[in-house]
Amino acid sequence: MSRQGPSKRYESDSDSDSVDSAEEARRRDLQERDEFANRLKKRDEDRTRNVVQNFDKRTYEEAAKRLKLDHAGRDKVISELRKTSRWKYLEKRKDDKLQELEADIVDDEYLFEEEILTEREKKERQHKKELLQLAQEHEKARELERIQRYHMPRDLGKDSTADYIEVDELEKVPQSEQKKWEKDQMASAVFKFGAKDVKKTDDYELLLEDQIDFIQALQMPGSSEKKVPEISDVQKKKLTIEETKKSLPIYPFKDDLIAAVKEYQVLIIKGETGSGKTTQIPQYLHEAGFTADGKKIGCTQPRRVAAMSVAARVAQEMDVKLGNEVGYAIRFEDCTSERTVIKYMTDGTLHREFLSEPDLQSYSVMIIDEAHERTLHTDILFGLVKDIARFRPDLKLLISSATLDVTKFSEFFDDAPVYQIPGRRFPVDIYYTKAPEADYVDACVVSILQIHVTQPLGDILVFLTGQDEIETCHELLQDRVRRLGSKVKELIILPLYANLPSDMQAKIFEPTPPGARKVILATNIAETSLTIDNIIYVIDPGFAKQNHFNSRTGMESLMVVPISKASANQRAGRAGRVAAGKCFRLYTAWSYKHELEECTVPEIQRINLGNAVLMLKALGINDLVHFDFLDPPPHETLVLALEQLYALGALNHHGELTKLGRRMAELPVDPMMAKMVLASEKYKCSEEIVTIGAMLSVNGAIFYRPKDKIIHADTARKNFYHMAGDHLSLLNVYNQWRDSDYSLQWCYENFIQHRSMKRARDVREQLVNLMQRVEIEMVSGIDETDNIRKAITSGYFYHIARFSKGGSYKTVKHNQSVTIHPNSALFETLPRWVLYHELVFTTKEFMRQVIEIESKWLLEVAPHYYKAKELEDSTNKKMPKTVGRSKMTD
DNA sequence: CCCTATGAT
Repeated sequence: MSRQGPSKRYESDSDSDSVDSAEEARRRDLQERDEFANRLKKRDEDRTRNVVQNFDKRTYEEAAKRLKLDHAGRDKVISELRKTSRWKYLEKRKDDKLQELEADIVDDEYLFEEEILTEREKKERQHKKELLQLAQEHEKARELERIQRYHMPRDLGKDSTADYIEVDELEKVPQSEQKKWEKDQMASAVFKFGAKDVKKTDDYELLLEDQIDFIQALQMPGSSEKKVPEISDVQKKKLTIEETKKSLPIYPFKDDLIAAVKEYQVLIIKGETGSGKTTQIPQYLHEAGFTADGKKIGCTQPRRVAAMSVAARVAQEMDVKLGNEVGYAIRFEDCTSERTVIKYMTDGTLHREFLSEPDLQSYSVMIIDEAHERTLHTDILFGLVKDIARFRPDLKLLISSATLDVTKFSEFFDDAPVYQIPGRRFPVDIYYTKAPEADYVDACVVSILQIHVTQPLGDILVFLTGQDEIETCHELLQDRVRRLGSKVKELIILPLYANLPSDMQAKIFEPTPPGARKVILATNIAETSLTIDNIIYVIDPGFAKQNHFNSRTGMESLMVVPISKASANQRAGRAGRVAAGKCFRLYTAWSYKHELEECTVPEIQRINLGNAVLMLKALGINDLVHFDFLDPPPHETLVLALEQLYALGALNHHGELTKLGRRMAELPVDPMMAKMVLASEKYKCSEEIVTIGAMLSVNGAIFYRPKDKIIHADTARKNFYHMAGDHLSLLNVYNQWRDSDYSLQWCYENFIQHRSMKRARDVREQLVNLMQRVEIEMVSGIDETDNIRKAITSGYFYHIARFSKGGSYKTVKHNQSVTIHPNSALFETLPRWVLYHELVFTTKEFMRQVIEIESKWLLEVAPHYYKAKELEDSTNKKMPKTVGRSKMTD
């Protein structure tokens, strides 16, 4: 890492370069860019040629035949298809992903010779190849419709069971009693619902004819209790605070832990949830005198609610007022004072604090909690904090994680010692399906009913991928329950996803009426963010939606992907919080063992890093390529981020931060949006632009579209449309809401999400405050929209597309085919030049949030980036087709 | 004609 000492970081300002050298550098830079563009283009052509040449003819014919059949079938059963389209959609996603992977490998090999690769990169390449091969074999096997490929765990001997037991090393210690218990469990290995213990009625027969066979392959043992208590036993008697503190698993380790912190500078804490580490460790250290010299103990959390509730709990335990000795800081809310010695905060908040206090001088201890979640912010914090520890030997670091993978953290922090703390969890039996399930939504419905009919009371938690899937599942389930009538106990079905209005979310916390059972159909939100009590059964189909950023095309795609083993175990653990539970995995044991990745790919390797790079630059870290990342992001992503920052004027040609860049870094938004906001002053429309920025920040969760009122919701949305484009529609929405005095009722009437609007209002207020700090005047009052659109263009001139033909557009930068999203106000207008806020791949390449612009604005706003020649209108004059290819060919 | 998981500054 090339960084000067903390005191010097803000001194190097490089805006004072002479004009000559700047000109020279720009010329050189342009030349380099052209060369790079040519190389990319040549590579694309080569790739196309290779694919055509290398394609085995027979395979091609088979594939063509298969595709044709598929199309024919599609035509025949369009109505039927709607029901099964979900499934096909998943298939398509998988195909796309395979192709992407293949392209990645070809790219990689073309661009980088084997010799120049580091060991890690070589390994990565090898890994990708293996992955591709595995995926292709999987496809072949599916073609043959053979299930033999899936090995059943029936032949598991005593020795091989160990492979299937997912416990961490600490818990693997041989315990004869435990072993015996497991053996008993294995004896009744094949677990079939409704076989004996339930008297079948006709209705049950109807219900159970398509039942699923589950196999119990393993048990995830609990960590303290050996006896399995009844649910009623779990209602704990009231304990005093002191008694509760002493009953926590961490308590016996108190003195030992303090001694370890005193001895070592960095300590990795491995502890299961429920050990009490988050609430207790800061208190122990406080008592041990780590706050004596007026310094604080900091503790980061990945989520706002966690930071708030933990702080509240600790304040209560220490019998102080929240905000005094114990406080928390999250965005929009700083609940700390000068007296605060224990401070909880979100990782993003600490990240931002680095800008004003780059050496964490006011802290004596920093605890990074939930490190295994590997959020973008914790990943960056690792690098920063490791660096600081070097020149601040008095600063203690605690990295706390729950995974098996603590060795990785330990190695990263120069072989820091690992301290283990036991957790408290009840055992969970894990069941796998005998054969893979094709339609997991249907399989979920069947499993839910099987549990409901045959298993003792206790609520069920089902993990699905999205709102749409949850709604389908809800309908199916309701239908089938209705058919069963009063012959089964009451089943309360509750959906749960982040975009669900809060009052409906709150329903999951209402106690289940006696004799009834709750089923919660949830997205990933229930995996980490929300914990629901009384869950005894978990159904896990093994999928989740994940965002991927492709730096080659600058496009994001949201894909349904198989979850990782770590994630699967996290889900299973949700069943063992209050009593022994059961987890039903809708995939085979073989799949679990061989097909799931060990851990989820960390966020830092999957997303656009524009914001993060700007922030690191603002901290004075210039050499990002050699920044000490725990897992480095793809090189291309870093390069793209740097390139964009340069084009925006945030970096000079040395890659150093400019004055503009420093102001941009002050704003908690993406670089392009920061530029837009800063440019608004010049165009006398900062009030409007700040509103638009705030609305764009809430991520498209403005319009509420319940399935049963889609038509109403859509017409309501169209009332806000503005001819000039979607950014102005959003402005309309916000201003009308403001004129209604921020009314909740108004939101209901117009199918607007009140929660998102409140958030937009918070973001807006924060931006307005920061504008004053960077000395930008808030101005407004123009009626026409040209200025607003010009201000937007000065931030987003990277995101321009021109109309080509057949309703399709070509991006100016990559010459890529894209279309306007059907939810856009411009979907039917099709202007010649458009600016888009984001590019997403769902079923096609879509531009979301689009406005119409005039090409001459680009010359006005970004003369360094666009030349008049490439903006000539090919539609008016007779020009050869290649004109559309812009500078790539010239 | 769309099919937005989850966090956070």
